Order: sequence, then C-alpha cells, then structure tokens
Amino acid sequence: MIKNVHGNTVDHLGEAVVAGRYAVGAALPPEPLLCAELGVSRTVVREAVKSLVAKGLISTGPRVGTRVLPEEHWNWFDPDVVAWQSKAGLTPGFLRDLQDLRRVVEPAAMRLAAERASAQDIAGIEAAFAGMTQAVHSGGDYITHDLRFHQGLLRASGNRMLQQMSKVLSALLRTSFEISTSRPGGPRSSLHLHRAVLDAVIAHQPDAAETAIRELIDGAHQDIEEVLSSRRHLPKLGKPASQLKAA
Amino acid sequence: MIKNVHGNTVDHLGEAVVAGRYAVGAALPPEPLLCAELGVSRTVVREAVKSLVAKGLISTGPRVGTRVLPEEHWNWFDPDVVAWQSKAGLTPGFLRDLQDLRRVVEPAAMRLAAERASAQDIAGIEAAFAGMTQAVHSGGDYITHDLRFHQGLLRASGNRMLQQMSKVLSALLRTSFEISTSRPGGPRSSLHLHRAVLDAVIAHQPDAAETAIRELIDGAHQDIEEVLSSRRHLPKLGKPASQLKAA
DNA sequence: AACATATTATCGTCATACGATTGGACTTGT
DNA sequence: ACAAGTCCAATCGTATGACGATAATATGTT
Repeated sequence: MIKNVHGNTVDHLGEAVVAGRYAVGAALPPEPLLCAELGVSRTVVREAVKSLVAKGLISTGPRVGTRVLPEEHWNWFDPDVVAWQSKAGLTPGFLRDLQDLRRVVEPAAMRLAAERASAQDIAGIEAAFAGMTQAVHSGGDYITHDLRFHQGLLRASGNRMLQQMSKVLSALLRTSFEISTSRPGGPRSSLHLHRAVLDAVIAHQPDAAETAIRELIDGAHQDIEEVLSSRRHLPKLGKPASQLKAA
Repeated sequence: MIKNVHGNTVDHLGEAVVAGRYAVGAALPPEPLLCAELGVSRTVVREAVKSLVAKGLISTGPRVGTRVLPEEHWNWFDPDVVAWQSKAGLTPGFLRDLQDLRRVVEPAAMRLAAERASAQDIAGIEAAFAGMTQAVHSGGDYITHDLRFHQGLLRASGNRMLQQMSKVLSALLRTSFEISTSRPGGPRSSLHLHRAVLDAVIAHQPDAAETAIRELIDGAHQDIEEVLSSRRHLPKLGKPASQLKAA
C-alpha cells in the first residue's frame, strides 16, 4: 500500500481537495505549512501540487497561493480524480451523472463492439465472464471480473475515448454492485443478462447487443434510484467527507 | 504567448511525446540532458515530467528512465493532451474516434439539454448563435462562436462528464469547420441547422433537438469522410509530425 | 478621496548534495 | 561453459538553501 513519498503526497492532497476539505476558491496552506503537515520536503509538495494542477483540480500563483478550482475544471475522466471521489463518498449528483453517462455510452459502445470485436477481445471477455460465473457458484471476487467484463466490452468498441470511460464507469459499477448484492437475486440474476450481451457481440448483432445491455443498465438504474430516494436525507454514499475548512 | 518556464516546458515535452517524437516504450533523454536541451533547471524539468505523468503520457523510475506509455494510458479527455494532438496533426484514426464519440454524445446531450436547460444556459447559447450569425453576414470569428454554441449546449445538459467532452469535441469541430469553409455553402448553410437545435432546446422538445443535431452531425461527418478518403495517401491532417527517434 | 508607490507574502526557479532503486556487468563456484 | 549470486553504476527520488518574480495589501502623496 505504501509506494513512494510523491505518490502518497499526491493521493493525500488530491483526496483532501476532492473531498471538499478546502472550499472551492479557497487557498490551501502555503507550501512550508504543507511540508510541515505532511512531513516531506518542499520538493515533494511542489511536485505533488503540479500533479494536481495537471488534473485540473487546483491552480497556483505567486502571492495568490494554491487555490481549489471550480469543479467544472476538474478532469472527471482522470482515474485518480474518480478514485478520490469514490473514496470521499459518491454524492447522489455524481452518481446521477455517471448513470446518464453509462446510459449514453454503453449501448452505443455495445453496437460498435458487436461490429468490430476481435477474437482476442472476445477471449478476454469470455475469461471475465467465466470468472463471474465461478464467483457466483463457488464464491470469489465477483466485482473484479464484472469490471473486467465491462472494460473488455468497451475496449472491443475499438474507440480510445470510449475505452477510457471504463475507468470512470467502474466507480458506478462498483456502487451498483454493492447495492445489488445486498438484495435477493443479486448477481445470480444478472449473470444471464451479461451472457446475452456477450452472445450478441460474438454473433455480430448490434441491435441485440444494445437491447441486452439496456436491460442490464435499467436493472442497475432501478436499484440505485431506489437507494438514492430511500436515503434522500443522507448527503452522500460511501465514506463521509469531513467538514469544510475556509481560507 | 510566452507564459512561464514551467508551462512552456510542459507544452514542449507534452507536444513532443504526443507527436510521437519518442517511440512508445522508449525513454526520453535523462533529466540532465533535458535540462541542457531546454535550458532550464532540473526542478522545472522534473515538475514538467510530473505533469505529464499525471496526464498518463509517461512513467518514470530510477534507472529505467522516463518512458512513453502506450496510448491507451493517455488521458484523451485532458484538454492539453488533445491540444497537443491537434497541433501535431489529427490522424484519421483519431478523427474517426472523435466522430464516433460525437455521434454518441451530442444527440443524447441535446435530449438532456432540452429537458434541463436553464434560462442562463439559453442566454449563453443565444449569444453564441448571434455571434455566429454576425460572423457569417459581416465577417468575423465564426469558429469561436460555433465552439461556444456547442459548448453551451453540452453545459446545458447539466452533466459534468458530458460537459468535459466539449473540450475534446472542439478539436473535431475545429477540423470539421476548416473543411466546411473550404467548400461552397459553408457555414451559411449550417446556420439554420444550428438554429433548429437551439429552438428545439428552448421549446423543451428532446426529440426535435436530437433530430436536428443529427442532421448537423451527419453533414460534418460526410465532409470529413470525403476528405479522409480523398487524402487516404496522407498519414495525417494538420501540421506534420516529425519522425520517430528510438531510444 | 484618488492615485501612485512601497511592502510583503507566496509561489517560481536555480543549484547542489545525497539517498534509493534497478538493470546490467562482473565474479565465483560447479 | 554455465548458472547463480554479487557488485556497480545510471537514473530518478528527496532534501535543503537561496534568490527572483508576482501580485495583493498597505502606505504615502497630491
């Protein structure tokens, strides 16, 4: 878990920013303070800050300090940013955006995959499906194989942008999985839906692939919406975020 | 144009990497060499390198050097990465991916926009449209207003991921604009199509909005495909990339 | 009160030194 | 001659100290 000083510092700061520890527009502590807080040299702090700048989270300037940018500047397709948001707790708004995105992207991607999937793509997806099946029957890590399944399908679309979305959509899939396992039926029921998608892709039937994935998505959508509306009083899912700290 | 040492260095290195100046998997020159080449301190080089790492372009390690990652790791939704790719020359493959993406995203986003656009959103889009109209009739910067038009519509979808795509799609819009201006009709003919989209959004008619945007997209699609197939012998559009330099 | 000027907090850049990691070369034993 | 273990050196990683550049704030002047 412990990698290197730079990586840890980036994670620490990125997590804090995404979690809203500093209000948008507010300044982070000056470099010397951050050094003291994190127990690292200024070199490390500065390189970490540059990394966050590169991800669109913050901006810097002499005398003005290091300030949190409005969320529309954040690179929401950056795997790290999404990971930090997941760790901080997925807000209902964020989950809704992810669901919109999934409903837009996955059906179209399935069509493309049905047209262009290579034998190698198929093999990878089959392997993931086998893992899912085994996990359901004899126990095991279902979610990992489920993620690989969807990731493999997006990869099979042959489009580099669609492919990149798998990292973002994984955050949604993970949440939807957590919910679906906590109810009767669970993954067992969705297994044949996954199979239907894969079969349609193998048979090069875009329409069938799209129809199948829509069923899958709608099921997850219902599950999530139910939880969201039943927990309407709670601000966030997942781990709670700490309170704001003004500048 | 000249901003600061860090920014220039990031641009220089990022451009070089995206343009393929160093083969995938190959190592960039060691830090001291880069310092000498660019005439900056090691601090600057290292912070620039960290920025590129944050964008998924490269990875670093002691003794192994700074190596170019496979393209599937690159953050294609990062505005800088796309800008560098545009500058280096948009490959046909990249343009095709962008068109796929646009055809998937924009129709869906128009539906959402028609459902959720606020008065403020509309005002911004109207302003952009007015700018387009004026540019067509009395000359002026058409492309800027055109980009703002589409950007405003994506923003009106109320989805932060869809919104982020405007920066990426702008690369495609710019190219499609360059092509369409070089042929009879040009922007003048597409003006009423834009108007139709906007009207449908204002009237809260998702179906009409989707239909209108599809017409717009298909026109651009045809233009680009014609150019792509007629220039099939050329590897890239835009500025040429330099030759590879193995490690 | 308005404008010009000086101050100062903070990041930006440079330079140097040493630690950490790892791939390749070298040595050694069989 | 080959295999395994050892050592070495190239390169990035981290720390420290210094000074320059910038812009918000305070100060002074008309």
